[in-house]
Amino acid sequence: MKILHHPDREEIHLSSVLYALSDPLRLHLVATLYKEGERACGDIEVPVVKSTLSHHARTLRESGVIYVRAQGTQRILSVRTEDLNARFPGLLESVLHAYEISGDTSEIFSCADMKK
Amino acid sequence: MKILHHPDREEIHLSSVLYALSDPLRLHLVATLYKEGERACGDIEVPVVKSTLSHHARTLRESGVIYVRAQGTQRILSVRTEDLNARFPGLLESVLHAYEISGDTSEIFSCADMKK
DNA sequence: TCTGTTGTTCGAATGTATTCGAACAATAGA
DNA sequence: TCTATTGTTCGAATACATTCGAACAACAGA
Repeated sequence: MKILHHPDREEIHLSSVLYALSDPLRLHLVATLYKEGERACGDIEVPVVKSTLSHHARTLRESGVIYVRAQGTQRILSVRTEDLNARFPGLLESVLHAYEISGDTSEIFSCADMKK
Repeated sequence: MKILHHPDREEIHLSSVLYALSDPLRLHLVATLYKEGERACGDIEVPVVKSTLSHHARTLRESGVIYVRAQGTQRILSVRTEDLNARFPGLLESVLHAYEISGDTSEIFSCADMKK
């Protein structure tokens, strides 16, 4: 099993975190993990194929937002809540709260922005 | 003078705001405006030419992060603090606080990530 | 009206993101 | 060992971002 790189707490950069969270699908992913706890990739309902989901999970992992561990053939994803709160106090909470009240929580499942 | 479009408060989207703030130069810009109040483009020290600055200001304006008004030949930029706080309570403050304590505040002036 | 200042827009060059399907790898379980 | 499950990596297609310089537009002030 190949080792998955996770940045150390001090190596987590604000710009990278904001960028990682700026994609609606990734934000949905993080909100789901935050609310419902750790999850395997396959157990999260997203409107993309698995290779795309894997790509987004990688972006989130490399930015320091999520932790990924192997369990059999599965990859268990979880939010690095403690690390993020230590590095950027209040940030995660305010972003996810903003997400909940924003009304954009179903955005990724809509057809409004489909290709013409 | 051409009118500059600003999204209404309700039209401000979290993903767009996070994306706008995920660029180190734009984040520096917003932090400066937030700390020191409104500013003309030319009065902000940034390591890019004016056309690039104009592009970033546009990105911030269209995402709803800043307000731009004309004053003579100048464009006065300011953070839409009230609108952002109303739409996403605590978000702006936690992002800018995170920025201040992150140690990345001089990132955009460094040569570490110059082209090889 | 002429000139300098301040920004915007355009075009081009370069780089990066997003998405998919196909091929691959690792593991669990029969 | 064989097979099905789960996810990663690769290659290709497409789209978008970033940056610069040049040309342009709007305005202030002489």
